Amino acid sequence: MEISSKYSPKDIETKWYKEWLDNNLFKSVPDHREPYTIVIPPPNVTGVLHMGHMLNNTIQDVLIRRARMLGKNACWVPGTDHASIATEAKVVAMLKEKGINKKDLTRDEFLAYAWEWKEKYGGIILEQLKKLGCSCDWDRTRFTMEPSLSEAVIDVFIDLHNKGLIYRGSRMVNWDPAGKTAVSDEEVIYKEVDSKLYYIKYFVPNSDEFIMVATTRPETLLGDTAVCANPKDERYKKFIGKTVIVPIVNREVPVIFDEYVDAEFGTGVLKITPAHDINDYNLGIKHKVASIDCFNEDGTMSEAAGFYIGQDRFAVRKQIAKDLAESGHLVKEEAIKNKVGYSERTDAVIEPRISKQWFVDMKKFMALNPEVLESVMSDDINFYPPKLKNTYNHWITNIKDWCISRQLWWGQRIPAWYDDQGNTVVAKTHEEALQLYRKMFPNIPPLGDRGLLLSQDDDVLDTWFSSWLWPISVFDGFKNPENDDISYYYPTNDLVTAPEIMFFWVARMIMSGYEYKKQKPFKNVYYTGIVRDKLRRKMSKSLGNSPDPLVLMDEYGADGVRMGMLLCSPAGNDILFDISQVEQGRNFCNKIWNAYRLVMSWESTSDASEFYKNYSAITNDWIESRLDKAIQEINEHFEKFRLSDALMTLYKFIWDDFCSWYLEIMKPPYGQPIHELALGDVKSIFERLMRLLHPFMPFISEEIRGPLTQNGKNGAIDFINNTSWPAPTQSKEVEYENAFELITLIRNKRNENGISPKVSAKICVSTQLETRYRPFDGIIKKLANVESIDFGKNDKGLKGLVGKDEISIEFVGWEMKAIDQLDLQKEIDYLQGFLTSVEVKLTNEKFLANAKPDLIAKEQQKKTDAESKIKTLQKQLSSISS
RNA sequence: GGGGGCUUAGCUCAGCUGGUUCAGAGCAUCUGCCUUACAAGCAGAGGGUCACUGGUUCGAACCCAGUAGCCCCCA
Repeated sequence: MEISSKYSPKDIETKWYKEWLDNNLFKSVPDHREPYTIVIPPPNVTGVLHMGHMLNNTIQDVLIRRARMLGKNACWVPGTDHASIATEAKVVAMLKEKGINKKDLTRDEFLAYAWEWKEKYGGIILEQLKKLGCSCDWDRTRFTMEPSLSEAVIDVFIDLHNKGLIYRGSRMVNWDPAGKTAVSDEEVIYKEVDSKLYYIKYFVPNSDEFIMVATTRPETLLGDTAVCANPKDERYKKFIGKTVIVPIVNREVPVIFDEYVDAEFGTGVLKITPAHDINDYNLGIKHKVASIDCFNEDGTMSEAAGFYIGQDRFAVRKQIAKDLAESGHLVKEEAIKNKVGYSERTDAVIEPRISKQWFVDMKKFMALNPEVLESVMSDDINFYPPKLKNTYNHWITNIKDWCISRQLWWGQRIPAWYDDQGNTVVAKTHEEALQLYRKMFPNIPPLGDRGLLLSQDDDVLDTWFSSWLWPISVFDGFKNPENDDISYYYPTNDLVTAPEIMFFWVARMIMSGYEYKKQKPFKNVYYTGIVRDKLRRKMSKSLGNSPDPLVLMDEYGADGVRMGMLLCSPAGNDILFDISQVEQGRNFCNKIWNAYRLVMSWESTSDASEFYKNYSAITNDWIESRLDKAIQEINEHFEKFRLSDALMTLYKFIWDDFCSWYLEIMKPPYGQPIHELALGDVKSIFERLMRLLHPFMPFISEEIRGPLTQNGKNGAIDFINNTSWPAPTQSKEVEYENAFELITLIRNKRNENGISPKVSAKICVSTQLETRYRPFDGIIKKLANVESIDFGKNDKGLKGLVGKDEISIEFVGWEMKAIDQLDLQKEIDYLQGFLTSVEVKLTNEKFLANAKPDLIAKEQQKKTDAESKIKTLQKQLSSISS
């Protein structure tokens, strides 16, 4: 059989994914087994796969595949998120290209376009996840805006409203002038930018006296309704009770005083624009000054501003500076750095704005659901890494009300209904709203008589107001709270997500879980870190520093990319993506592939060779016991969610123990067959390794494992997915270390002295325990090119130590030139130092008094060992120098 | 401004309740090899005042305090 020496993943991956789907391997229905559930963090429906998804979903797939092999009924629910702002922005942009303006469309027309868009592009990201090998139960694919999930959202809104947990109020919100919507605090990103501080004179009426104000936002001056200084600030005491004139608009406003003002910053005087700054807003309320909203919803100047009407806020900033300079009001401009909030979705500068919005009263909510905090703090819900508990705690204890309305069309429309007098009812349909309205407002004449119907709120709900229900709604837990799925799969097991959405999503799912299921939504939260480039910059489309995942998988194989993502990604740490890690993954695939080629190339025989008779049993015991240890270690890593460590343990086992040692021992001489039982042993080990590898690298492991198992039952494929996770075999321990060290020693001496591996060696071992070597002598001969092994004293050849045993190595036909006297002396010095440190400990009475007895015994042992080693080395040294 | 975290080999990270000379891994580096599974490889090697200062202890990378630098979150 001719197999290529280079592994080519492409066809193999496509082939197996199709087989897996055709055989319904990822399907899950409730049964008697223990459930193991993961709900996917739903990617944006119009999104494309980025490196963060790759990391996140690889981890989920590793967990779910292993759970399946552990005999659990593993269910990974996929789906997508309707992502109000992002999707609406994309649809608006698409329409713009077609020459259609959103303003010219009715709500229904716009939504028709949006749905069309969703149908066209909505599945792309899920298809990409299949390329990565994700073993989701695709029949369960959900969408946050599909009818039943939307219904759940509306029902929850109504329910919370009825419980008094939702209210509508005028608040200062973060306004996104590009998206023309309010966004939550969590969606604002603060960036440090270079700004200018403008120094502007506000004159006292009919006087040359003025107050100087420093501001970074001169354009908001049109909405100024006061200026404010610190009452302790001596410089401004003379202005108590006075007024000043706001330039340009020539409005007379009071000078007020408040401790809030920092006398050190700028001139120590703040202009107060209650409509456009949260602090000014609070001061405005406190000092009862008026509020003038000088912006339109798109960030242009409003009628109320009185000047520059319709011009953009940033253009006005420049213009107003110019105009103020001309009129002599602008004294100077100063460069400063300040923090400015940007919209996460549109990257527009956020404009604080007062508007009517719907809120969830979080203080009340938390009072009703204290478990939201307790469950995490008491490790009922585990965070990996646990240090993020602190962040969670801090946020929850300082929680703010959640603004849930968005001025968009794409999303669940808020089920609130208004009459023409501002009376509000909350109900699912217009019909129900009318009924409720008549009940609530019996004294208002029937609407019909006034020729009016109730009108529904124009806004939709925040996307997170649907995703916070995800672990329940994907199992239809709202409509049918007792259905088989929700009873079986909820609470889910693990949630894998990024720390940046801890507040957006994780915390809120915990909230909805306790509110609606009286239970936590998941047991473990694994926070992945953010994928960054080597310069620690976040990978993003706009920076162009992110490789295209599909291209990567094409070049390196999905398995290689998966390994690249998993290497070096402990929970909670950012991963610094480097292509070399993916290369390492690809190289690993190739290594495995070649081991496979080797094993498959062996002809087998029933004739037992001498080597087989003498060494197969001990080799088998050795590799089995090593594998036991590796499996235990891997399992421990999994329990602690240390996936990269688990993979690394397996990587080292396959590469070093299996390939470099085991296969080299078992390899028959060129052209000769291997004993059939030995071949069986090799395949058995190899097969288990492929099972262990499967969660990490599902494709190559599946490809290779099949042919390694002879029991392909009547052509039916025996998928790894349906096999079990290998368990330790309780194999016999073998004392192999000395023999293996001896091999390394011989290779080392060859290397040091520039002797070709083809030159054979004769060695002589001086030991009290020949049994440490004898069972391995054929193996030693094979791996270190040794032609004879004797036991006893020998003065000839190069000297070395294995443990306390003295080794003499003669290379056949090689003249020993220099004596490694210096090396010997170096080693003696080292051991002498070591001995001294141990002796210091052992003569320290306090150590003897305080340390545990077994520790003292260990130190004793170290002492005697070191002493005897030194003796041996000194003897060698003297024999050389004599 | 408030809160949290980090600082261990060139890079990325381990180091579990303090106890194998001041310590490990992978990658990278160096040396020698195309030895018929694999050069995407083989056999070896080198490399660290565990940020700094002080304290607790018989004993500190690990515990405590301070200093410096970096990062994240919130305002």
